Amino acid sequence: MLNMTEPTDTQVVRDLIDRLTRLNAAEEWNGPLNPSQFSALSYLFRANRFSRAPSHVADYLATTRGTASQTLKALARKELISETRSEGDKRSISYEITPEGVDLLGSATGLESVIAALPVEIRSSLASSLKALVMTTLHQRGGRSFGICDTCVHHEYKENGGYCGLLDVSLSRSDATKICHEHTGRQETPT
Amino acid sequence: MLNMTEPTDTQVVRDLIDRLTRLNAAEEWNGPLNPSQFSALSYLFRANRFSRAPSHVADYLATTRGTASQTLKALARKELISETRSEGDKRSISYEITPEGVDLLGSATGLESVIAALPVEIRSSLASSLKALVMTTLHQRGGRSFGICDTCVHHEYKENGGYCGLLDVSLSRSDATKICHEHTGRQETPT
DNA sequence: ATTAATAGTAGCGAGTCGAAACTATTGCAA
DNA sequence: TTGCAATAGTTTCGACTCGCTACTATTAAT
Repeated sequence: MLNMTEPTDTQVVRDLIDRLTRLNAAEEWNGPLNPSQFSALSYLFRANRFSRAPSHVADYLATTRGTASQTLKALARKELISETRSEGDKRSISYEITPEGVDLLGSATGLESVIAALPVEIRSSLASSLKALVMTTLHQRGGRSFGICDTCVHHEYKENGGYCGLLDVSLSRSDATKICHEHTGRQETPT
Repeated sequence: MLNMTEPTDTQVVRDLIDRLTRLNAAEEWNGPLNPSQFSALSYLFRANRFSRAPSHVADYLATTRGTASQTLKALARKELISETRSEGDKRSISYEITPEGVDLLGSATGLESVIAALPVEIRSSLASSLKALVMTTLHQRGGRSFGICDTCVHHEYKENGGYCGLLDVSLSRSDATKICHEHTGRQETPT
């Protein structure tokens, strides 16, 4: 039911998120990458070596494998990522971000500088509210959380790094501090 | 400067906004309208009669007149909005949302229900934080705020509605409670 | 009466979007 | 072991967005 005269806080928040996104997207469009390419590149930078396949990117970006494939090919054409065929399963592919790709991510976006200008406590409360929003949405559509590897139920700290009990492999510090598509949160039902 | 091991709150907030948007967009894509069309339709519903031209939509959505024109034509083809040539300035056009368009907006989106599920105080703090983010971004790129008509410096309350000192016209209650492209906030420099 | 500004549109090329059809592998079971 | 199903990734399609440039019509300014 739409209220004509007094928009609810819910609608206001919805509209603000929408508008903020459009403003940010408009800024990204007059950079070297479009918003999708930028998101994919950023994900690849933050994902560990088990999580850089087209299907993982598709899952994270909430799109299809077909679309993700296109976006990744475009990034590869621009030499920002490179394709590596897996030696185990010959069907799968892993993308690696190139130094050029890392450089491109280095410069802070406009949105980042605006967020950085917020007071610390506002920023951290914003982070937790948005996290709740993302988690609930994810739960509704049955998507994976894609959390940081070493906060996962399957992760164990070892002498020289970590170990993943699910994939049964040792983890470098670099992989353990990055996003993993298999991530499962620790306290699942805190309530 | 990118920190490899510990992402800052700023980056976290940036990524969460990005992800939330992608999740929401993915949901909108398997509805009858794509995200841009949905945003344009929603704007048209909330804008007063002085603010429904293609150029206003373009400005609000942070895109170009060309793109906005295309989006509006697509909505008109679907009979969700109707085009009215102005009798004054023969160059300008005003779009009006049809009953079918209003119906379509009536059903709450997934994002809206997730926001609605948040505790009240979180929701209102989220509204004010996001508002600050939007306002700062808008200020940086020199865009208009597009606020509600009767909160504008040019608005005066009258017996049977309102009056706009800038355009020198009487305002119905309906127009005065909607978004205006000429909106100028009251306390401009509160600091 | 020119000239300049403004409102809106058309067309271009790159790219996204979902969907469906299509390889090439890999896994499983009879 | 043969046969089939599941999986990983790609390609193509049509509709659309995006910035951009070029264009028409109208209105304003000199």
